[in-house]
Amino acid sequence: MVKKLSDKQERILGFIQGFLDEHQYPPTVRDIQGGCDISSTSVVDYNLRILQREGHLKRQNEVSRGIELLGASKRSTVDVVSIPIVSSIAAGKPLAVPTQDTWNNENTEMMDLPAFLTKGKENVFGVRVKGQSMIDALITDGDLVLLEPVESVEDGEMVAAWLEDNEEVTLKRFYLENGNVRLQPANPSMDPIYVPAHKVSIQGRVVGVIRSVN
Amino acid sequence: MVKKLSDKQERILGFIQGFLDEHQYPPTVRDIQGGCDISSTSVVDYNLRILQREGHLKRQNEVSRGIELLGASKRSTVDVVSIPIVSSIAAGKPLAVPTQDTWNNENTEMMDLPAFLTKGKENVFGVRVKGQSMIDALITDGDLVLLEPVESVEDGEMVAAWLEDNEEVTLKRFYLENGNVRLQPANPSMDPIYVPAHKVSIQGRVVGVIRSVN
DNA sequence: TTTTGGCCAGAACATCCGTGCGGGGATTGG
DNA sequence: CCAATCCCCGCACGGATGTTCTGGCCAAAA
Repeated sequence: MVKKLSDKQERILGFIQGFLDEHQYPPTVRDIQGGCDISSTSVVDYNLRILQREGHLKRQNEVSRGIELLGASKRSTVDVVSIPIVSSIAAGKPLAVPTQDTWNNENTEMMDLPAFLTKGKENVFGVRVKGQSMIDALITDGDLVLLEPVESVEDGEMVAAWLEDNEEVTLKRFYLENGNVRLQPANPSMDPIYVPAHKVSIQGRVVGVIRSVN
Repeated sequence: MVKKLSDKQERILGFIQGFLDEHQYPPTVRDIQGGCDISSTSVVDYNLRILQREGHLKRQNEVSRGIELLGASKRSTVDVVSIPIVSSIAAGKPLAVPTQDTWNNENTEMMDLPAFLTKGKENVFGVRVKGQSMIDALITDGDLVLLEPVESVEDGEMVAAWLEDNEEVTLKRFYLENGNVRLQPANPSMDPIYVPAHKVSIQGRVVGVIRSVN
């Protein structure tokens, strides 16, 4: 059913995708012409008709930029949020909590998530977990933990805590009990640990966890 | 800093949003004129300039439909996939694996996820987990498990398995060992269970897990 | 009252841009 | 070799569209 597209048609389709990605609106016939090194607008028109016939796009007649892509390349209406992914949790080091720079830095790995996962929070960042050290928080190797920077925490909240003495970051539920901090594993069958408050620094509140299984 | 928008400007902004949603391309000045009951294109132009100055959109000069929305109303470039959410895992019952109907049924709860989470799989569905019965799979109350229906499974894959004798669904790694099935918990500190192959039915392959922490 | 500034209608303009027309070259089937 | 077909090219018509200019209305300031 689906005929093989010519090289030129592939190129046109790709160009439209890219153009749509860069700008907010579809290209004109002449944009495509220039972008794909075609020497006449009628060639573009010709191939556009074919692409339409084959169901790869829809055209609005006589309407400038009246091109809609169909199928796999359809546009999503979901609100998405871009979050930076910081270097993985490593034993012996606190998290590299992202600064304002991190957001604008080209080198920072970013990831787009549906807004409902971050609950609309502003500064959520992600930490890729390496190793099994978080297994008592029901988090395993390869998981992505979503953290929100916080000034203070409430009792019972799941936090990323830096333990000064152990030199490690751990994810636990936080409870303040007369000067001491009780850190309760998410796994109810495991025991809490108690640490003096000044030996703990909170690096973020856990907003969510994403695991992608191979 | 952000000035209050006039009633008309709100309406224009809303109309552009709607137009962009319905078609794939931005409206022309005259589309806006008609859609917002404005009697002159110059009025539209005038207000668009203001909206641009206030940072609500960007205009491309001399380019038809050269309007991009900015800020909160920004586009989402992520491919999203809609998956149905089936009733939670309950003790004593197999999963209600969705049929073709489920997808088209109005009553089915659906959820939009970024495509990379489902790795482009076609028929992924989600199961909301109730209770702690999956704790050995590092999955806890409230987690959303993404499953892909499969005909057969390979050794080592994480699957949702219905155990006939125990009358329960469990998530484990699957290994076939001369007629018996070894189900290995994700938590390496826990022991596997062994079941005769004919007492196990595979309900799906685990693709991912999403946890949203309160 | 006069002036100023915000807002707008209508029309004139200047481009932008889709489309149709005539024709050319390559390939295929006969 | 001829005819048909596919694919391409240059060109230019005319509708689609952004821009601008002129002038009018009105409320607040002077």
